[in-house]
Amino acid sequence: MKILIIEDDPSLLESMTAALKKDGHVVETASDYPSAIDRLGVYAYDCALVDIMLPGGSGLDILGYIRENCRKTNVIIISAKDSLDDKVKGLELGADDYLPKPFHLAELSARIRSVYRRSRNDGDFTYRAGNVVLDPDTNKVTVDGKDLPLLKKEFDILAYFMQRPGHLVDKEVLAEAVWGDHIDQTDNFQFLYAQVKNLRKKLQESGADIELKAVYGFGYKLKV
Amino acid sequence: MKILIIEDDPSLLESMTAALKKDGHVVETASDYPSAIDRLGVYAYDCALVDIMLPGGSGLDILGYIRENCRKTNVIIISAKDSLDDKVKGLELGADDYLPKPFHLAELSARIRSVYRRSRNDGDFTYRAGNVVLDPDTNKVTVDGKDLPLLKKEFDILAYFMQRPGHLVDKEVLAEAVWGDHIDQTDNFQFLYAQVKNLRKKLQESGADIELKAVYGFGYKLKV
DNA sequence: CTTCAATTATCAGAATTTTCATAATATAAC
DNA sequence: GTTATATTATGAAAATTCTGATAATTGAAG
Repeated sequence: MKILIIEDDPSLLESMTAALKKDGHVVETASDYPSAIDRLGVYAYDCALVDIMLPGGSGLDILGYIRENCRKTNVIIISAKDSLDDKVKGLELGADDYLPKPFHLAELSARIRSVYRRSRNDGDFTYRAGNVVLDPDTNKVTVDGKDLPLLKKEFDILAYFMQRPGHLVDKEVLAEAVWGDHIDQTDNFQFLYAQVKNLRKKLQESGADIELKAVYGFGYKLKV
Repeated sequence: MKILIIEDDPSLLESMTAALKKDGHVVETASDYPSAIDRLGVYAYDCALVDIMLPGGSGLDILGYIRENCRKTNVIIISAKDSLDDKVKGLELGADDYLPKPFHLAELSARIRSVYRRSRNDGDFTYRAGNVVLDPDTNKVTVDGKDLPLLKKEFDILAYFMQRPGHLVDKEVLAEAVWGDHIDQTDNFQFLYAQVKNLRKKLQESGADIELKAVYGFGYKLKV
């Protein structure tokens, strides 16, 4: 992706640039309001990282400018810790994400990846089946709009099926996808059965209208 | 890799072939002793999967032939369940691995991958530091030749360091490597500290002469 | 329709991992 | 060298995942 970082702290700017270049992105930078507007007028960036506190103008103004003029540019707001106000304002003004300082570069990478995934699917990308919505970016599941908290394995299993609704999924394939390479010598799927059981229970109790059907001798299938 | 499968059951042969081709290998097959010997005389395979029960001669004879004539070909013996005798004989005759029937194709893939890794490092590949030896294929650690049982996370952490002895490893980098992408918003490394603590304890109690040194503000370093 | 073997489900307990509260230690500022 | 602050360590509790024993269900065979 082509990314513009708008940040006035030189050392932070440098490490962010290095990290994102390492991730394979094309990175440009601006350290103040006017040069940011300048760059935004020249290129169509896929994503802009905007620090709120900037010399010569608030980052929120830049956000406003981007939303007016660069429809396809995703914006991630960066701002001091605990500044909930910035967050609220930023998201109201149409930021795609919000990253409080201080943050880890790994976290930055993850947010960028998330923005990237979403941009490739124009907008907020989620999987839907019946009244269940699963968001792979935030790891959240809702049933009729209501949050359904799932444990990690349960979520991974459900996510796998919701990417292939109605499709028969072999037990081995599922195990490999969810548990990865720690599965070895597998003749025993108790760990899978246990997780399936708990997932089913939570789905049912939450009123979900989808169901994990066992297919004797093969695996499972998600039925709406 | 170029793989020769020597197996007389047609349906098993077919599914094995499909699975290994899907993994990107070049696969050839033989269903009996003479045609196996024939193929082995023509090509230098990276790996041969040899069923023990074959029409026209035992797979063990083929194993013997390969060990005599094809020095670089790895051999994985395949044989009926619980036939411990075959396993012992096979490994004595120089097989590289042993896979009891029935097996899962995922397991077969894993064994092949393991053979592949090992072949790329000519022979049994392990990491060593001081009196500690770590085998990434079998997930086993020994100290002065004595087994040191480690839990999964502990093993993963140690493995990461033993691949980079003496090298400073950043906490974030380590966390990402061992825990994968479930690490998000990480400002809190308690989970890491806890595992490091347990790993250190086991290393120390086992008499290992290596040590995980904390580097204030950054991470850890493995010191022999 | 029974019977049987194989597969899947369930529950509870065990093992592992993570979190919490708190202590110890390292670095920097004085 | 003290003091203050951030970082790392520790033990115990909590949460999660896995395992074992056992029950229920499925599909096939008689």
